[in-house]
Amino acid sequence: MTRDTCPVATARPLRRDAELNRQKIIAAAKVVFGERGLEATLDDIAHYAGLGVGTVYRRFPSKEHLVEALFVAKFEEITELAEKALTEPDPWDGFVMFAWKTAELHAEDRGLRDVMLSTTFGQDKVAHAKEEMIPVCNRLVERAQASGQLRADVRPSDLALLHLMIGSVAEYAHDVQPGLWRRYLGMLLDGLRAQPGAPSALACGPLDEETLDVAMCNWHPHH
Amino acid sequence: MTRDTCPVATARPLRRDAELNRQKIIAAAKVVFGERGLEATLDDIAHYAGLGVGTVYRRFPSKEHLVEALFVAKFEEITELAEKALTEPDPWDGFVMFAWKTAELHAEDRGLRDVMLSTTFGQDKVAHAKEEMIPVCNRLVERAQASGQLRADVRPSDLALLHLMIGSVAEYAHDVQPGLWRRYLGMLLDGLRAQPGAPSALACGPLDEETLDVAMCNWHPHH
DNA sequence: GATTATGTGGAGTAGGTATCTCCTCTTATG
DNA sequence: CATAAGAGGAGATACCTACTCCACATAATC
Repeated sequence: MTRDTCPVATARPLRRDAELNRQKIIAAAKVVFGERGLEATLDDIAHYAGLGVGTVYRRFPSKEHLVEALFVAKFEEITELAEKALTEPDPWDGFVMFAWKTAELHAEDRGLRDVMLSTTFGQDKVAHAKEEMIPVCNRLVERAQASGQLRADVRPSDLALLHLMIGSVAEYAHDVQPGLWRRYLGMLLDGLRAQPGAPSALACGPLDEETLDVAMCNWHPHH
Repeated sequence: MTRDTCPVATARPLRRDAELNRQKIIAAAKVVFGERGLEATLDDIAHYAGLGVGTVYRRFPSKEHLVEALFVAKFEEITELAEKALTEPDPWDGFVMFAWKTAELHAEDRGLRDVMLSTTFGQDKVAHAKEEMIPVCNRLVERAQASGQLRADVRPSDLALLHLMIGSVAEYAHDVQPGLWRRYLGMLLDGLRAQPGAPSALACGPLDEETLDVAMCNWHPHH
């Protein structure tokens, strides 16, 4: 079943054209997974890359291999983001900055949401990269709570659910108002403050009635 | 509530066993659509009802007919809920009460979410029932804003997106902590106050790390 | 520039799923 | 008892997706 060409233990380098095609596949996968999520097929990606299906399957024996190649790097990027947020002088600012940046990544990349919130995609390496993120996020939450700015009953797992909610808005409104998620992240963050002041200005206007209608027409839950 | 929605105008009444089976189908559809959403097939419903597929298809020529029979009544129920919320003495209490009750309906019934937020299920009658809801919801929002309790930049469409977010949490955590959505609705409502006080107590504890892991394993985005 | 290892394209296969029909058998009703 | 109405469920049809196979093309090597 699984033939040769596992990215591991390649003694011999790829032929020049093959290496070029490999890059094309990865670039195409970023776009296609990003737009349509992990439900996209390797056939779709091959077509988008202007290559034959067989080419993709020889380079990446299964979707899993491709997912791994793409998302381990992404998770490392997020961990770095959290570390950077920890160096922010104000703990609340650091927390909020991290929330906005990661939400943006989720909104831009539907595939990230699938991989982040499910265990059905990616195996060992992805799982490991995910675990690396956890302690850093924990510290980010604890620090913002210790400073009395983040409400005390928040837990790190709330970040995951926050991304779930924001991701669902981003997906829903993607075609009609791609930034709509900012509106609701703003509201949610207001709801996370330990000592709320006046509501903060929302970063995006609402959907008007017709636009909501269009979004409803475009939305086909599941598949 | 669902009696008069037979596809063909009733010239002759159904045979006794046929009428009984019709009820069984509707009861089964409520359960199955409620648990698995509108992606469930009429075959699934037939099996759950202990009937043959043909029986279901004779009574409801298509999924649409069945959906209509179920959800027009549900929407009318929601409209009544909104009207009742309008009679609440305190406008904010009325708004919040409506949000909790409707969120509960969404959390209990995955099918409702599909029909409410998409136009791909149900046709004229469902669309009409949906439109009936709009002006009442508008008044509910306006009233809470006029009293200075709901932030002024909220729009009625925000209710739809709120239900999208809450529904996605309810679905995600359904098997591990069915009430989790209450936690996030609480946070969101805190974020909707024009003059927030101290954060309100959350109606549900967070997901702990292992439970989140289980939820991640159970979640298969799309299909 | 001939030879060969390597890579490519995409039709095709296998296997799954969903909707809905058809026809035989069963049952309520007058 | 007669018979019209209903029940059941295999299976026709029409998808979809993952993955393979091999005749043909191309890079690398000599």
